[in-house]
Amino acid sequence: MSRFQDIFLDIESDILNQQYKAGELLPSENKLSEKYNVSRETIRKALTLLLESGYIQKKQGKGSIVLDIKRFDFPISGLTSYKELQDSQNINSETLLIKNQIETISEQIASFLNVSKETEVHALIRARKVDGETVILDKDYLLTSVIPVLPDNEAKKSLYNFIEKEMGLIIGYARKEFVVEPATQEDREYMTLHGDTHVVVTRSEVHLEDTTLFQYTESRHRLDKFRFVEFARRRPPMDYS
Amino acid sequence: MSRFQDIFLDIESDILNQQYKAGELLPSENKLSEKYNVSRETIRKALTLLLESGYIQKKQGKGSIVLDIKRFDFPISGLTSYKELQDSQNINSETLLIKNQIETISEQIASFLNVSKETEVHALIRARKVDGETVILDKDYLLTSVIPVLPDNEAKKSLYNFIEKEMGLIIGYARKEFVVEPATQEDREYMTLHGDTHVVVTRSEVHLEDTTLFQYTESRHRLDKFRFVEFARRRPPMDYS
DNA sequence: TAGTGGTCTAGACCACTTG
DNA sequence: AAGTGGTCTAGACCACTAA
Repeated sequence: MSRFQDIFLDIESDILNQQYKAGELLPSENKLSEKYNVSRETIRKALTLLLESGYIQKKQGKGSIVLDIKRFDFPISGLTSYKELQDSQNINSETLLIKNQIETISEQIASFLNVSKETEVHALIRARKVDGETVILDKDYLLTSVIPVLPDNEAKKSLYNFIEKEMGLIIGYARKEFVVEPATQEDREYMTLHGDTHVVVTRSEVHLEDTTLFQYTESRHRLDKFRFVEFARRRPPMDYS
Repeated sequence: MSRFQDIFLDIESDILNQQYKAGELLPSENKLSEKYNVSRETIRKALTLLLESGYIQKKQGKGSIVLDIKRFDFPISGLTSYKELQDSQNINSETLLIKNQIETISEQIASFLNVSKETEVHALIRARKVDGETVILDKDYLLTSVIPVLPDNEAKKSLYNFIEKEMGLIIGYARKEFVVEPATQEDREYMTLHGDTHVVVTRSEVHLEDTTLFQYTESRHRLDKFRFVEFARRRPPMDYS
């Protein structure tokens, strides 16, 4: 772990523990570089991480202000998986493995991913049950060229844990899309919809660090169980002149 | 404008113009620092911006790979306003100003924003019409302590343009939430809902650069007209030990 | 082994805020 | 005027990739 990441984690925990309170200023960059015995640029890299995570706001000539973080936010953003969320939020829930078999990819998904439709994938369907009701249906397609085998018991637990810890692969980035669509026959079959006509659909195409595409995911949420929160910084509009 | 931002824009336009093609490597950081006559760290700051915008993926020992950007994505992310989106996407649309008056804030919003309910705001309602149908209803509340006057003709154009260009204020960051909720009486009154029972609601609390809260926004979208796209990089899950 | 990106330094100058 | 963050440098060493 690099020094600036350690410092980021250290300051983060100081903010979470209220050692540094919301509305107050952090020590100046010079003070922090003395405290941690590193150069100022290294401190600045740590502060950049805090800035991007929404912990602080910097102001030239003034200092770094600690922001008021609302802890109960639901950060789907930043590629965090369902299992990780569950662990961090203590949701009383259960996963049902409905399907886990090898198939060739469907026409529709092949065109979305821009790959040949002879591509072989693990096709996975999992239902997420909360308080006895199935409120999320996850459909995953993982390229067998990257993930040769996918045991049922791993699929039922955390996919990302299996991929990263067991397979040693490193996930890089994803493009995600959120839309609302009419519920399908399949949605009605597996989910507890109470007569809802629509579901929220999030589609992602996930790539490894070396840019290899390896997963397509469709996550279908019951309307009342979907919530997405993000922290956004202003970026000046593009100049389309 | 700082040097690294100039370089970011320059390389960005080279990627968009296909001078650097998707799948290829950018010149190395050393080459780029010669080309632009700056130090390597300055090049690295420019590349960090490209990385965060989803233009490139870096790999140690290898280089910086240009990613395949899909241009028709709809970047609500990053605090871009409706008017700016419209400009950049050529949507055939029109804005109706339904309300623009000064009020004291409602109980509900006061508690959401954590301010006193005697706070005075400009209460603003605007309908966004596309191809003759009202598909978005924007409700804005701007603190009069920050924005003393808000002319109708400015409200009808771009709020952000007025705030940034006319008032000289700098917008800093926002916390945004996306949920699906039952349509209200007001939604049915102003929007063309075709019998939909729900709408997508995005709520934001927007702060200035100096952390002053100045705006609360609720944007209500017809289900079939809502789409949100984001580019996300993997961040290891928090350690809640 | 040569070339790449990842990290870090010690110092410099600038722009901005506050007294 | 003193202190803050914003930018930039020239050089160093490390970890990784590919030939």
